[in-house]
Amino acid sequence: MPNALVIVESPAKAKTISKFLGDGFDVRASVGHIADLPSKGLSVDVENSFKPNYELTERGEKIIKELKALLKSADELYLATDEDREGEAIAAHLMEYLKPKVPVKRMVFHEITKTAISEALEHTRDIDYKLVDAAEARRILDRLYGYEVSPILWRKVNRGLSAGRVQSPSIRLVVEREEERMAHVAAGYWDLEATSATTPIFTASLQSVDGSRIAMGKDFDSLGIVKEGVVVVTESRATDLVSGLAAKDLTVRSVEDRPYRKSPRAPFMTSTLQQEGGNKLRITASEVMRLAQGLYEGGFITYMRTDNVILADDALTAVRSEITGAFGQEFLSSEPRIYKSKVKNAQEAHEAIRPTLPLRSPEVIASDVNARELSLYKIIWQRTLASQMADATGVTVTIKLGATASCEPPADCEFSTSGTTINFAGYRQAYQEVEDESESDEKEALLPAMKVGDNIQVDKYSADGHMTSPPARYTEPTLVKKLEELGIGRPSTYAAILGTILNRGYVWKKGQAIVPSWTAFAVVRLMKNHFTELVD
DNA sequence: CAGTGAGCGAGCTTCCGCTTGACTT
Repeated sequence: MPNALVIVESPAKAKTISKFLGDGFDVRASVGHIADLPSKGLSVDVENSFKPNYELTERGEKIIKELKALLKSADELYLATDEDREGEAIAAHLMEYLKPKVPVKRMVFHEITKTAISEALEHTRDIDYKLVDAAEARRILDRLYGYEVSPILWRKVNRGLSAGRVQSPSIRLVVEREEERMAHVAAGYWDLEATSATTPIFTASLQSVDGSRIAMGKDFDSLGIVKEGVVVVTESRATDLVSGLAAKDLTVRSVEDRPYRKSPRAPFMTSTLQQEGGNKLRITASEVMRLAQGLYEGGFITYMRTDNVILADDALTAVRSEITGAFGQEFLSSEPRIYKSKVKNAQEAHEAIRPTLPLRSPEVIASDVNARELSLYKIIWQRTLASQMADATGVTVTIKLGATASCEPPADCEFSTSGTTINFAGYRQAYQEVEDESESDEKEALLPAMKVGDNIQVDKYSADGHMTSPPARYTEPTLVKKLEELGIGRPSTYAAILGTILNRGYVWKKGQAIVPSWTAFAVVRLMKNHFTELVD
């Protein structure tokens, strides 16, 4: 019987793994980092090849004391912190402060299942000091940036301000979006819509006049200048066309059928869960994380701070059989779908955020969690199932119709309408995505049967004036998305970034929108002028 | 001599990423 001490990062994880390992293994948690640079002073010896002066944190001291005591009666030590940069550093720090006299093994696993754990137990390795160096270098750079630049802001702008590798580029994004909005010149344009007198009713919008495409919002640049080869319909032109078309039929000129097919999105990772929590449930990123933490500790979902979208093999099998049972064989994707993380510098120490095994539907756990946790669990459940389901398929029909407006001179007007009919819901049976504005053209609309040459009666033609609008301000979900794309921040910090820039008075929230303060403008300007590379 | 004020020095602010749990609103 072994008598081993196993150290992981999270207490909840320790509890689960303890069950798999059984007697002879004492599983404990480091509860995150145990050592850090003290907050007072730079604590980096700039003269001496940037040697960091790490110290045990207050909690680290307590933890090390406890672990040291346990180590006395152990004859083996397993360092089972996460297999990523920070996890490797935690393992190295544990070595340094525990100074174990017994054999030490580095053990890593990416899913918490019995087979994965016993596999990991048999394939231990040594600490990878290259990765440890990378983690310490990251820490040193962040300290140097933060503690050397912030004081400049105290002197030049305002006391208590801060700068950093993550927060400063974040502020820059918000400020630059605001500048685009201020520089934006609105342009006006009109469009025409025909409402049919058919059953079902449909609307068609004017596309071109005498063969020239008419301008829509997207044809204007930020200065209000319209693209070449596109004509802007003015108010008087629009009313002329409406009266010129009055009571005229439209003739069908073309009917085009295109197959429609859409695949589900990958299972959740931290950033996408925060985005969907914001979009679908209207809750903040930090609220999402609080709820997810509750679900994780209750054993309902896998780890919630991850940049990976992979499902463990047994989870994949379980999900696929759940789909067959709940929806039927035809809703299952023919091949297992394997997703890849698109995140820059993804570390992939954990798997995707998904319901734990054995799979339990939201109804089953409803009485074990509170209402808010349940609503988050529901979207995790649905998204996980959907990720292994079949494509949604259907047909998109695009119809062009024309008529001649009796103006002076007469003008040929071409209208267009389109509608998508979903024949097979596929993954949508389980999970409906929030529509991206950019894909709004695939709206589902019912059209009557039409063929080329048909005359379609029109109930009325109407003209509408529009102004181009500036790019939207960031919201919490869109900022998280942008930061992730740029590789700024980590799953454990996305939610905290907004807190930092709010607390420092760099931004404030106007409803969902994130608006920069004058301080933010001043600081971004100063940093762009003097520390260009630091805000890039 | 008491009260005032200029001048000086010391101490404070700050980073990011890994984990909870103890706070308040």
